[in-house]
Amino acid sequence: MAAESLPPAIVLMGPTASGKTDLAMALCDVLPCELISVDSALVYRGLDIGSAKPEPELLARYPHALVDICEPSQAYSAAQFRRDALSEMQRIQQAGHIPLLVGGTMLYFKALLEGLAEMPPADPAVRAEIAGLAEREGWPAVHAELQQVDPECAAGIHPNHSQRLSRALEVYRVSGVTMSQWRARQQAVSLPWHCHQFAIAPSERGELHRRIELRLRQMFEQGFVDEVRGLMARGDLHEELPAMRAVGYRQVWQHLRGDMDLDSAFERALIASRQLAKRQMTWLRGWPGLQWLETGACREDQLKTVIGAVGDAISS
RNA sequence: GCCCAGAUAGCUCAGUCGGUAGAGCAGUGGAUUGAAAAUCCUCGUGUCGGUGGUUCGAUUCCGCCUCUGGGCA
Repeated sequence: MAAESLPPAIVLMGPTASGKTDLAMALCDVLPCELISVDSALVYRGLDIGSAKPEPELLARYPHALVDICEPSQAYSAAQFRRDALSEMQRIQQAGHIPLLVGGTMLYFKALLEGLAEMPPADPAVRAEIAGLAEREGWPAVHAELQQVDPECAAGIHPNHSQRLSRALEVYRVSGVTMSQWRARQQAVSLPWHCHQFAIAPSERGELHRRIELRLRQMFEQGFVDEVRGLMARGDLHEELPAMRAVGYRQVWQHLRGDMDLDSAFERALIASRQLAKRQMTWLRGWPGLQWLETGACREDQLKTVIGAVGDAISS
């Protein structure tokens, strides 16, 4: 089936603080779209101010699928995202609307668009075992063990790369099948949508840095520290959880625990945000098939660009 | 005003028993298959505060000057 004959979907990616949510909501005013959030922090309930989640009034007016769907005490995942997003896309299409996927978690976009190999899910007990081995003997020892069972996979992972080593060894220990073998069985997927892909960012890095700082300052003024204090007081969260490792949450948590003063936490959170944006830009620079939009450019022109790409599919 | 301690990478500092210097952080580029706002890798020439002196050679030793801390008046 040729891509052109498939129903349209819009994909809008961008680094943090690039203005992608505002643009997505503006698109909803001019196209029959429904929003799906592609964001590994917005999925968590209770992460509001620091995750730059749109205000409740905005969420009511522009409903976002995949926001507030997971407790911060749980771990969400790329594979879960793919299942959830596909189901939302179908629902939206059946309603006669266009799915508009917007966010900054590039691994989620990649998992959705290209698929993931079938593999066993995370196993906390096995992860703990591997972490113990790493603590006793170091990550290179974990790498050496992976080398024994799955040399092909080990060759592609740096001996210090804790997370990817852990996952690769975990997959083998849980299933008895190596990650390389799982991946070899993976088949190419193509979604039953024609995804028009856009990226938005300022043309100058310095401008993005200024936007990031301004927004972080606003978060602190709006009570971000109290939000984290509340999360801490729940008692069921700890700093190793994915939700509490999110940019800003980690640093404020450390401040509340007494590790640093408030100014330092702000500074460290600012640095972490910039570094996040840099990594997001690295994904986007090499991303095939993107149409670029500029943060701060004329909103009318941005909308025209998107409508121009998607318009034919709508009118027919 | 006097005494002491500093002045080296964007920041915090190490160091050179005299042969023009290197860490951490920041920043940059990259990787990315159930944690991804995560995790990991790459990249370091800077009038070594200024100016005289000693020396084959001074960022290093000595003098003076400037500035910054701290102390004494």
